[in-house]
Amino acid sequence: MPILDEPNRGDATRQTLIATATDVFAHSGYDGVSTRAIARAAGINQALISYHFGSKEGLYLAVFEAIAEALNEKISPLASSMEKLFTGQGQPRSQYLQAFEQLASAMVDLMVSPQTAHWSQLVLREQQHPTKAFDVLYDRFMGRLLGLMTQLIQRLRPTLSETDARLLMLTLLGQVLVWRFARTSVERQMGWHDLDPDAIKARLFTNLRLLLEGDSSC
Amino acid sequence: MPILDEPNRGDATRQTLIATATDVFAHSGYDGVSTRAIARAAGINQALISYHFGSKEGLYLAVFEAIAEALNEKISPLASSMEKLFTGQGQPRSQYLQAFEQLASAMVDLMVSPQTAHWSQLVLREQQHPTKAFDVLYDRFMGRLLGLMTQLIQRLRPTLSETDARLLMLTLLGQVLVWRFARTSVERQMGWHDLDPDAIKARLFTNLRLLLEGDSSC
DNA sequence: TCGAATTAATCATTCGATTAATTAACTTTA
DNA sequence: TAAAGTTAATTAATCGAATGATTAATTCGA
Repeated sequence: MPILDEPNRGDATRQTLIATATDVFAHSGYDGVSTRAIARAAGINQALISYHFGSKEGLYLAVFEAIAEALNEKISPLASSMEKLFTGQGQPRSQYLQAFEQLASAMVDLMVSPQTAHWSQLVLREQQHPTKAFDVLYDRFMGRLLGLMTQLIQRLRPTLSETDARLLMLTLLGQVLVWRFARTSVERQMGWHDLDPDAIKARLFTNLRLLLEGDSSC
Repeated sequence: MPILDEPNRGDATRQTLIATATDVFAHSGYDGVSTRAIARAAGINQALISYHFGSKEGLYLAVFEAIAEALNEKISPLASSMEKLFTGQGQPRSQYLQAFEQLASAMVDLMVSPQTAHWSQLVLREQQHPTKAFDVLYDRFMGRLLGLMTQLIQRLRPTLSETDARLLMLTLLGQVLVWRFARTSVERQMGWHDLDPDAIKARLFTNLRLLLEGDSSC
């Protein structure tokens, strides 16, 4: 009986294939890459893709399961502490605002990290024409994240209807995603300099404060 | 000598091919579509793609030129009136704010229109891995639009440095793009209802006012 | 020695592009 | 105006290469 962890032969090739396929799918898109190219890049025989994942599409799905898991690990500790924050009632506003800033900071780090740069094109493809792969990503990561943001907004702006809270949440989401999704436009606007995550965060924190101010009647 | 306008045989097939290729490229991506599929959908012989556009890539580029032109037509009158606004100095704040709202409104309409739904995937692909096609889009449309937004911000928030103005502009851009680029996430968050452009605009106008308020020291 | 994993070879399709032959639209000539 | 000539446009067929998947034989580890 296999106890755990040290991958046997099969697991090792599966992991290598998933890691390689993530990069190469992300770079050229699903249809832009042949199974032969993936296998060559991974140093693995092409027939093993069908053997281990059934088909090219099966490998694609496995890639998304890996992405969802990796993303979840990155925000899981933060998410857990927030869910704990929500069990108690009526924390001071500064608590929620600070939590929101932490969340935004983590998301910006995700957006500007080279790792997620590889993932973004895959995610975008699924956003436009979702397949089973999107369900994997949404159910295991994205839905949870967006739900947390909405809850934070509802604590900070209790007079907002749920619909309005979600609308506001999505405009905040856009302010985070834009750095990755409109990547080339951002680069050209900012003069091709490397993106400074701290400058982005400073801007976002200011926007958060302005948009989540309690005295506003909007 | 051909006077104008009434397309001869060749122009007609070129137009049909571009129109069809726009839809079918947008739906399945560049690599996800064969020249045979495009030709079949257009009811045109496959060899004519190479004949008229040189190659599949040539057709792809022609599609982007058509998109850039169409987008330019949609915002051109608005952009012209704004450039006129900038020639005069020191208009009242309300003028600039109103202009910004008009611009945001037009962009939201673009984002939720079914037409641009077809284009979004193509644009996103180019944002991640720009080719010559992105230059066409940026030089003829996108750069002009983003420049206008930055100018408006500089009039409304004259104390901001140019870098800060651009950063703020990009967060505003994200609030508009998110409705199209994160399309499926948006749908699931808003309960699969049809997106209400007016609700989105109302939210954006409020955000604009909050973020561009002059009395803020941020 | 037994089953899982890997390999090289091959399957039938499909790919983008090109070819030579045919058709259409237009110009020139009588 | 009518016939002949000319060029652009279209067609069906075909090119070699690449595609995802499968096969049978071989290798590896327990």
